[in-house]
Amino acid sequence: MSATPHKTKPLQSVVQETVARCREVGLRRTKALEELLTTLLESARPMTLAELAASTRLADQCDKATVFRLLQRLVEHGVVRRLGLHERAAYFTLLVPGKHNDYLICTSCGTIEAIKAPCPVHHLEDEIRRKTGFQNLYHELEFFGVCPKCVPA
Amino acid sequence: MSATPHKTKPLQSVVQETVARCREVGLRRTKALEELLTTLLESARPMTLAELAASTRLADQCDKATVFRLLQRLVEHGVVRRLGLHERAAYFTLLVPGKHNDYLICTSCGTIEAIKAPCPVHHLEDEIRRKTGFQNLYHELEFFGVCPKCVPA
DNA sequence: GTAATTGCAAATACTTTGCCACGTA
DNA sequence: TACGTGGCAAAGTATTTGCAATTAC
Repeated sequence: MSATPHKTKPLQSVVQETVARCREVGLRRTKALEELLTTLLESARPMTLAELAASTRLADQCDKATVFRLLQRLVEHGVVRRLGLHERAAYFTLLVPGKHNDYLICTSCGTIEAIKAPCPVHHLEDEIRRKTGFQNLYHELEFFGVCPKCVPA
Repeated sequence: MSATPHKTKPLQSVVQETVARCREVGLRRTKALEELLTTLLESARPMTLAELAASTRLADQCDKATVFRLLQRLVEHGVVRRLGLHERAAYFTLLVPGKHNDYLICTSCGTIEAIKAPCPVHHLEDEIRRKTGFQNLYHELEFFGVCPKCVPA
């Protein structure tokens, strides 16, 4: 339709699609919602509540409590996922249909990067779903270690 | 040597082996150390600091801060691993050489159980180690879902 | 004897809630 | 107008630390 790069959908269109998903489950279209979704989508990695609340798009936009409650609603409706990632603070990531990420985390400097390799867990996940009867099954896979930069010479 | 069940090593001997490992890295043999290791070993699943401090073996034995610092030292020396497991509180599990566990967790009732199936991630882990140069690499794999008991009829 | 370990109390860190004002539908 | 949202401030929960007393080696 338009001059979009052929590999990636333009950011704004994904944001609007996601807003639409939110509207369908009964959430209202607010400035804070759009900014939050955009911020999450722009980020290559999961972010903490503190990071989100302090980010450019949200800092003057709204209170930390607002971001918290917004995230809460989004998690509840399956638009955002809350991750552990070993830190004291929780991390949040946008669930874009068809996109799945596992992470590689440096236990020394805390850097988080998404792993590109295909996730080898889906088969086991199907098996568990079948054998245990768990519903809404999903997994979280993280690799921890000390990255080259942090390894002492 | 003695009348040990042939499948599983007797608990006390594993505890003593672990205490020995601790001694080697410079930790002192204290009552709290032995009780903590025994408690972790007896538990089929990871435990939180609060659970550990309140457990039968430790409740009257020592302060929560002591358990905390003990766990801290054990993690530092690779005897215990700290896990995220999606809750607000951190979970701890004893690292017994040759034993590895992934977990299946009910997001509704919080039940945690170890998965028996062989972990399908080791190959990817080796690949990451090779390609990225990360040191001390390990992974954490958890499945989340709603267990049959918690699924509304 | 000396350094590691412990208890108790106090300080942090991050999350969560109450209550009333406000904006979207 | 009505109900979902937002701001501000206060309360909660889990973790972490200071310091003097104790214990293992």
